Amino acid sequence: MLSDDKPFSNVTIKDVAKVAGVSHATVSRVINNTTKVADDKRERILDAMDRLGYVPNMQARSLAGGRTKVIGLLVPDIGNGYTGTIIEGIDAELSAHDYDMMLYTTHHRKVKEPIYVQSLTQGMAAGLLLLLPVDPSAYLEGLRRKKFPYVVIDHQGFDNFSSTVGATNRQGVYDGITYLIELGHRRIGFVSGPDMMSCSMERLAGYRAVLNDQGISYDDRLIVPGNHTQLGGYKACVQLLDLEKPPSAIFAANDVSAFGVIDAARARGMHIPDDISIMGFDDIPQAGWMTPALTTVRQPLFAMGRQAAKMLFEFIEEPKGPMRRLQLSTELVIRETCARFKDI
Amino acid sequence: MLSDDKPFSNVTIKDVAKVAGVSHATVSRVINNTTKVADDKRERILDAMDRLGYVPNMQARSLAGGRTKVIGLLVPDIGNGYTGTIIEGIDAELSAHDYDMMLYTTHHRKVKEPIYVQSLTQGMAAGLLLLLPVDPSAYLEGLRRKKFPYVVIDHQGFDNFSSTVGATNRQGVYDGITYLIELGHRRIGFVSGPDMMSCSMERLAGYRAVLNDQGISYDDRLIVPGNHTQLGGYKACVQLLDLEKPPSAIFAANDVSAFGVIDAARARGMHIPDDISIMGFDDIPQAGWMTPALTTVRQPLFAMGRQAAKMLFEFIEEPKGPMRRLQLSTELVIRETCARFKDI
DNA sequence: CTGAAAGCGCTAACAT
DNA sequence: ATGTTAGCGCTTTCAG
Repeated sequence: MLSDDKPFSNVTIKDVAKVAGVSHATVSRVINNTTKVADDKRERILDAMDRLGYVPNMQARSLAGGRTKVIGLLVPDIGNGYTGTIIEGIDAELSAHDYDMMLYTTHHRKVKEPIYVQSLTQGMAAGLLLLLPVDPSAYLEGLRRKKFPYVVIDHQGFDNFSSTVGATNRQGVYDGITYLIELGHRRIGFVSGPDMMSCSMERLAGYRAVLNDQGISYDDRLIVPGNHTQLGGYKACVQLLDLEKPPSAIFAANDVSAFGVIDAARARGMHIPDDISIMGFDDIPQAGWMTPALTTVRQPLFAMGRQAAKMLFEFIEEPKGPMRRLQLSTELVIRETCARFKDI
Repeated sequence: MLSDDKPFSNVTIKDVAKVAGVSHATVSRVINNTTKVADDKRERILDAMDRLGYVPNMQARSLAGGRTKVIGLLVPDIGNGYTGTIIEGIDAELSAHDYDMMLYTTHHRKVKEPIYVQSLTQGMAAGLLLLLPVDPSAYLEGLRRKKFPYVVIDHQGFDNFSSTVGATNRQGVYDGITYLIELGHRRIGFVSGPDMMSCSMERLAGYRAVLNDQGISYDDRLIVPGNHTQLGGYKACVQLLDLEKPPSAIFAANDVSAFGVIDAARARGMHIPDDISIMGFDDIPQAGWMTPALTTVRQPLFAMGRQAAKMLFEFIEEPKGPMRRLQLSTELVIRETCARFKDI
């Protein structure tokens, strides 16, 4: 079963010790800088490490209870601009601290989450970054008891004890819909995100709030689920367009589903934005490059990743630090997919 | 799973052994399925693992010489669509095999490469995927001696002993330039990539070959370095446009630098593609979304990632398997940035 | 088949 | 200040 080719003569702390003529514990001391070591010995050790090309064994170190300089990152998927941009932000901060990243993709399978978290917290990682966790309540409790540093990104709803980084979802939608109303739209469709995601709820709340504040009658047939996917957006749009009184504008809870909405509208032969206005949420890179460019509510993805990592480092330094919740501001990015309402 | 067990009390193999009334070695046996174990014991062990919520400790396992189900991935950076798309492909294959990914970003610092590789090969990873390594010759030799499974992505030039996955760089450029020539262009600028990257060399070779084959005179002032960056592309374009006889079309060695070329041309008040034709290479997601959409040579990024992972798994299964070099076909994607040459 | 015992490379007491 | 000694959790002989 086990590879017969396994035995590689990796340089260990003991090899270094032998060459430097000291005990391996002393080598460990200079590596970790834990105790004073005589200058000449330190010198010899450093030299030996260099000559031998010593690279510490992460697993052994972590097993023995040392620091790892690795943070675990749990994401639902990758490749869509959303996750990618956040990872970029995280990576920027991590490399500034000389940390590395262990990436786990759950592919939205919720059963994987607790297992990965458990695995990561067994020593591999010094801290955890959870992006859009599906059902974190189960293991978060355990993390807190362990005082294991973690920060949740873009998911705020499940408890009041976790440090989180997110965006002003409610206000973002509020601003976006306000703009649509200013353009003269009154029947505005809303393609919602997954129910169990707190950001979905917040965005929907923003939609309701602004209609209410503006005294526009609320019609729940105008709210259809889109599940944050392109296909979901497509189907949602079809459903909306099939209404006896279809909306003149559609707000999609994220950019990806907005793309689906656009596809569906076009499939009906509609022209955007002349026949229908469409707005997204996120401002993933694609949003700006497509034609017509997507008007959307910008979520500062890179900054969110970076801030989350920054916050995590604070916890790693000071595990008993106070819980923090950071809400970064969204911003309406007006591009080309929304136009003034014109009655036909 | 019962909730009366305290979560996160780091259940070990010994705890399981105790509960099941066997030795921890036997537990290890059923975990790894390495020897026959009496059915009743196996039953009790499985049950205990489940009840206690046992999750194997990766570090310990790897230290002790076991399999890890992790592959290491070394990338120069992330966030640009190029790396992201390849990672996506890798991830797709990995999760099909139930493997996880340890991601290292070198941020183009070449000194990091050998250290990361060394670290990963010390047991953490079962195999290595190297994306665009800068200077792999040093450590590749060691990997091969250890028979450590690895696959290099998009870098073929450094030796003849490594398994690689790449694209038909030379042919891709050949096709692209041929198209430009068909459009009537005769003076075609070439914004090259980093000298030390083999794909740069291949792409440049394609450029030279087609000019030669078509009997078009070769002018080396038309070749300027762009370094695969947007800024590099910008500067290169400025340089090209400042020529006494500037080109009527510019081929950029990758899409990102093509973006810079476009920026620079526009800064000169030029209109694309009316005043100048521009072509890129890669077809990263942005290329299709921008306006005008970029005509480019498509490199099957997702497939490259996926195939590389697939190939890596073959090596993990069969470490002495033959070296393989896979060249995936590029494809000219005609969009909107190239037009027929018109003399003014 | 299965238990006992020996490490993997490292950190952290515990003695000096 | 530094060597000695225990493990961390696991895999893998080696005896039964």
